[in-house]
Amino acid sequence: MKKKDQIVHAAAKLFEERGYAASSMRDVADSVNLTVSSLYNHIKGKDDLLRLICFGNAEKFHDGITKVEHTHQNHEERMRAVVRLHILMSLEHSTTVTVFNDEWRHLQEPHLSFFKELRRSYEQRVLRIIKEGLISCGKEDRDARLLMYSMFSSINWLHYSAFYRNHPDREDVVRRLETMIIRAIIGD
Amino acid sequence: MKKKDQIVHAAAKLFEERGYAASSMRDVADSVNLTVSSLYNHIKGKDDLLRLICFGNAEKFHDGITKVEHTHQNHEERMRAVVRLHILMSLEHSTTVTVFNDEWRHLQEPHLSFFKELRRSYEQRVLRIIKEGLISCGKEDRDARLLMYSMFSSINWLHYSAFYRNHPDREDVVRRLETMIIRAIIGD
DNA sequence: TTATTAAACGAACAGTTGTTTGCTTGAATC
DNA sequence: GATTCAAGCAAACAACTGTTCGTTTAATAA
Repeated sequence: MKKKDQIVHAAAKLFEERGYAASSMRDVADSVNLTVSSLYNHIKGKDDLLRLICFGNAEKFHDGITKVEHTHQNHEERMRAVVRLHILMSLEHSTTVTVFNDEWRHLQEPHLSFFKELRRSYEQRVLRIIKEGLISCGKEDRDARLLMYSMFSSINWLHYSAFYRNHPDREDVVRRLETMIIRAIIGD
Repeated sequence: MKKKDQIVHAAAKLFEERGYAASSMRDVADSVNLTVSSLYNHIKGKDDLLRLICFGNAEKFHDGITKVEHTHQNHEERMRAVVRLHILMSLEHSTTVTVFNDEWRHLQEPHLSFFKELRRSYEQRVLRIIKEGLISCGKEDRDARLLMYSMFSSINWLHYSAFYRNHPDREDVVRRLETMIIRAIIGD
């Protein structure tokens, strides 16, 4: 792995554990066995680290939902795929997703505004999929936006529970969580 | 309102917006029109502010669940009451609950350990209520712990959405959210 | 009136913050 | 062998951090 990626990865770990503001560049340097000044041969600054983490994740979500839109025609299937996308992202990119979720507000302008805009357009796409899913199940009276936000955040606890994050049967956890969320959306 | 409470409240607002580590005592002082040094006539220090906020909320949750345990005999009703407790806490104490949720890790020892212990015992009580609720609905095969964590965090997004936080018909939002969560737990 | 006390303040403290500078090293390229 | 250049370092920077100190003010109690 390239040095820059090592630094970004170490920073992500720190930001996850202590938060962005409580992590110093000296902490980052220590965790890759460098001095502070050496870091600046690889990255532009502290905000650069956060930017790389946040937008790296935004891209993954973007690619994920684009793939979902292209591979599934059936509306209910498509909805299941979005839920599954979020669960798998949370499990497979646990560290960066946590930073992405909790620390994006420390981004500096103009990146902060751009990030919010990306998120907004992403939410629109998910909202559309959920609305179409609800209609095809005859549940169009339900509040799609409320269901979407609940879906997003009902997955977030995964990062914090070592019990489930390191569960021996990961596929079983994914299945149970997916079933529960789909039940919350279109169940009776 | 007493000056100390004003300071704690202002601190909570700042911690909510920027996070604990990114809020300075000078920021707190400014928002109550005092100088930094004057703050120390009312509170012990920065960690004292966080401690007051976090444990103040812990007490509210404790009192809430104690009341639930005493007023409801029916297991399903009791479960509904717990869900409702969390929704109402999130709406009525939005600011402090956010700090409570996101910033507790910055507590210092021995308060940090005590806080974790409080949370653990609280989770045990909720877990018991959910397990009994599942049994009385004939759904004891479901993962009560997974449902509990999802319930907790599926409410957290409320803080972030101005749309729902300031919704004209608050009781309607509570009802929809409650219905959805109960459906996730015992629905088909 | 005098004494007491809570509550405000400016100034300073020692430590930490992100970042820059100038310098050294060692390997690759000519 | 000479040159180039990425990658490391120590030292310093100005700004900011939480907190303490001694002092002043204003109101209350004696």
